[in-house]
Amino acid sequence: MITQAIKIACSNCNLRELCMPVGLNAEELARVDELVAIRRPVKRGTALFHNGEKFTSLYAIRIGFFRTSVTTEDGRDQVTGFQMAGEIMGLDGIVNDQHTCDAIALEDAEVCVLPFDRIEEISREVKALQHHVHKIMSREIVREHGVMLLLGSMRAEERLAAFLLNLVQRLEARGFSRSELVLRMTREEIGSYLGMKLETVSRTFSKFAEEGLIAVSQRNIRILDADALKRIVNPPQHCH
Amino acid sequence: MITQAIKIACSNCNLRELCMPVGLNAEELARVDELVAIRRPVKRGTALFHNGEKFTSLYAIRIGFFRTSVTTEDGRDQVTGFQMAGEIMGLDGIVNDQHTCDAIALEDAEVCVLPFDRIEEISREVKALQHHVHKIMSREIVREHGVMLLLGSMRAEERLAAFLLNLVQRLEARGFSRSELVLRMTREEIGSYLGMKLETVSRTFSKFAEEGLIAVSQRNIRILDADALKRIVNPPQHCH
DNA sequence: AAAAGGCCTTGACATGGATCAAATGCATGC
DNA sequence: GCATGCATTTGATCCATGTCAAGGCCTTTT
Repeated sequence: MITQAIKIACSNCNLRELCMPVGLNAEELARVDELVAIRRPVKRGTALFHNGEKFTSLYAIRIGFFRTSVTTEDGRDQVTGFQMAGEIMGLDGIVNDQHTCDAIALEDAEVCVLPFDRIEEISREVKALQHHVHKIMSREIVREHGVMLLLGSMRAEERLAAFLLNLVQRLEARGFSRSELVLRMTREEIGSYLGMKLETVSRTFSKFAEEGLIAVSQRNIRILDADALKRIVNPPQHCH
Repeated sequence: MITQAIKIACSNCNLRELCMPVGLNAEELARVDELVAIRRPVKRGTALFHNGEKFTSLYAIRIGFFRTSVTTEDGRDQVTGFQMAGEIMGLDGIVNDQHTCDAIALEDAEVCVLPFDRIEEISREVKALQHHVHKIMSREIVREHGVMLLLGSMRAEERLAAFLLNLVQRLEARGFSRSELVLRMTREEIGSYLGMKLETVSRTFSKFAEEGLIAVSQRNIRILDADALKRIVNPPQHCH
């Protein structure tokens, strides 16, 4: 485990609004700054943490793109999410003091290490941080409800359309284009996340491209008709 | 909204180990007792809370059985979980101060109302409660990872076997039989949770029954061969 | 520049589960 | 006790997606 001892304040981080509470006074800011002891680079293809590893910290992504996945005894594998800058990973580890999924960097990345006992300590003193932690966990629960809906009741086209719209929406919130994106994951990883085979992912991309909804060139996707994608996810109701 | 003003202490509740932290000293116990202001009965078929309703409290189930479900604009519907005595509902509401799912009682029920601002207040003073809340939320996240695995990578038989085993395991932890259970939900609700149609649920029950794994009589299920069910969920590996 | 190895696309075919339909069983109210 | 209505079971058929296979593209290595 390689770590850097460089200490840099959250208070100056440009991702502050994404991973830290807002509206803190100076003293509270200083307390929260104490939280991030170190940063840690994670090379593409390597794990930030593994299933079974002891849980000590949450991680805030500064740079890069991750996927998390769970594995069964018999080798079945499910991608549970894709995480980008400003998002928090490791919440699954709290309940049993060990991680229950793998977090793999899909490109060279850097995370802020947030020791969980420090989070709890400072949360007891800074209400805003306490509530922020609760919100982050609640948000993850709500996100997963959405994935359950997707996996449980949508068809392949609907799932992929929802996936693309979700990705660009999050990228847009980070200042990227709302119509252009680079997929950091393979077709197989997309398929695992969406409960379909990589061939079906590929075919569905091709179908969207034929219909003029998107342009696909390897992992570069351009959204040509976002409204049409939205209509696929949420077909308009006929009013009797 | 009907409520009862009867105040009864968590410290005497027989579900204490399920929904409250353990190892509290007398003073801490007293603090946590303050938390449960009221109890609230919920009639079978009615909602404890609805999607869109303002979030104020978490709910601990004292008696009864619930299902939670999310709904899309276009009327699609997904059961996100079934909850029984000692389990906590409402965590989804924290992030946006409003509930994002419906919680429906599947039998006459009673819940303890836990005002969330009181939880946060007491959490700041009682470490064990703070950590307990974090664990409950983390546990929910891990549970949902399991559901994603189930929905994303299992076949109908595997899903239903996993579902039955999960139910009896939770019932056993509450002192019920490990082989006998009464389903409180319809085939359609099971299907919605497991991402399959009610006909497929019914057929799969019949298949399990034919094979002697279970006995089905309406909503009464008897597990006859739990090991076989486990093998369906987790096929044994052949060693090359 | 050639070779090797991922990753992706596309085609042909198979199949698990959905859909549609009908009959039965069980519960509730008159 | 009968009628009504919902829940469930079962059968027949269809289709979306999985499976298997072949070929192409891009990147990295030699």
